[in-house]
Amino acid sequence: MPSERPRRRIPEATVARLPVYLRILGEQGDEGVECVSSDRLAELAGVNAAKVRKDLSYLGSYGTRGVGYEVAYLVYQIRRELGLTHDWPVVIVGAGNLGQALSGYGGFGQRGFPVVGIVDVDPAKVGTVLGGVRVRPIDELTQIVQSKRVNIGVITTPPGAAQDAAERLVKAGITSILNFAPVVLSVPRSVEVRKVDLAVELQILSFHEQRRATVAPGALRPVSGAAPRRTASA
Amino acid sequence: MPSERPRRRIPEATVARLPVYLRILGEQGDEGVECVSSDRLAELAGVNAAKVRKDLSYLGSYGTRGVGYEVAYLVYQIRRELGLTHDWPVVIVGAGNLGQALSGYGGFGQRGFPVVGIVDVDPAKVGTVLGGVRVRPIDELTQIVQSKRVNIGVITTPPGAAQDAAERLVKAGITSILNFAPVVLSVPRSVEVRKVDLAVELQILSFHEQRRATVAPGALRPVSGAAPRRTASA
DNA sequence: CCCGCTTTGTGAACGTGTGCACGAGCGCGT
DNA sequence: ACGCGCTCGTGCACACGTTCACAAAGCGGG
Repeated sequence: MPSERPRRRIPEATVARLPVYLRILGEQGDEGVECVSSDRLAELAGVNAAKVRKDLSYLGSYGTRGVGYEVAYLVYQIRRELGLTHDWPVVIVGAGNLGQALSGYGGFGQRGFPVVGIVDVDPAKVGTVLGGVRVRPIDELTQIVQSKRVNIGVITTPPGAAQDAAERLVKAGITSILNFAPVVLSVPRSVEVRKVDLAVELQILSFHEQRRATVAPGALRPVSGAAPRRTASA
Repeated sequence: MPSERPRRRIPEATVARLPVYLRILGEQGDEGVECVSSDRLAELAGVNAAKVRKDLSYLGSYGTRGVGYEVAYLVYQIRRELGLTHDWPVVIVGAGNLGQALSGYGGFGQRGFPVVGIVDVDPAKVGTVLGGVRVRPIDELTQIVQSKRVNIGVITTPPGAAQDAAERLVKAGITSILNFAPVVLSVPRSVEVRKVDLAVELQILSFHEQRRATVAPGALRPVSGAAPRRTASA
């Protein structure tokens, strides 16, 4: 029995890829595949095979040389490493467009992150039901967080309200925040913040589009027929 | 007149931060601030001051020693570098929860990315109006892309439909894709893809939560009072 | 006009991440 | 039982990104 503990610190870059491997392995498992090689997994994940092996080696030596990785076992190990052996309930602050969409999107709960509460400052929004959860006033945030043992908060407020939302979440006892507002949050060092900024993503795409235009001055898109060769990509 | 051209290749990490600087500079400008130092900008952006200076130095020498950076001029330079001197119209494929939220979210158009079209395969969704744009059948995608000169497509379909959506976008002439579906897209090398995967973000937070729990076995959260000291963070 | 204060711009050191290439180990067929 | 082919695990070199530390350069005051 390999009760080997992952001594090594896992690099952030690897942590960010493990969820991708996990999803793919889950799909393979559903299709009845019992074993995958690093080459196959790399192809499906759109990355280098050596990277896959190195990433997985941080979890321990769970592959079999000459054969590959047993899907079910690997899924179990990755889930354990990511802390997905139990659900992580989340609260959403901000019942605007995005907050509504996220709570309505069932994929959240399916992947182990059930939305157990949505709060908003706007009394007009309180009481409406989104994806099976009733919107509640923001004063009840602390009560929700503590009664449901919530560690993760999601901010989907307008920019101006985001810092206040973060402070309320922290005060309520939250230790991780996923921030959709285009604002740099100021929180205690002990709280982990990740941000998702759609405008930033689009501006990065814009940069590459613009560069393409200036480097190759073939101004007008060729609007050529179908896609030529294709490659796996992020 | 410093008609200096940015000879140097700009690192990806820098490109990803420029939009943040740009937003902050815009806010400062609105508040009447005319000049900022790298220290101040770093504080507002939650990064290291040296990083700010190095990032900005890739654009050219646009600061004044002993003084700082002129806000308006720097805004102009960053916008130019990011290709934001004109609007980039976008099309959205998938009028589900998220697609609706994105088109309803006005901040898109405000930041130079007007949504000029939404398409869906579901006839039931076609015809409804979201954020001022009518949902149209997916067959009209190519026509929209070409008549409106669209370069950027956004995929907000369910996972199973994402690859098809990508292929249709590519065929229509799109060269950049922002993908919200939890799927690795296969596209020609010439097409730039960025992905935003909410489940991945949550799983990364989960990893750190779990690690926290195993390293410091103080199991129960102290639920201490207010936030102690705070630091700028991402 | 010169001096000292401030802040930029950047070389150099360090740390993190990537990819190659190859040894080590496993299974299978004979 | 043995060798052969396959795939994992990893040392190493390289590229990328971050941070430090300091010289160069502008501004203001006397």
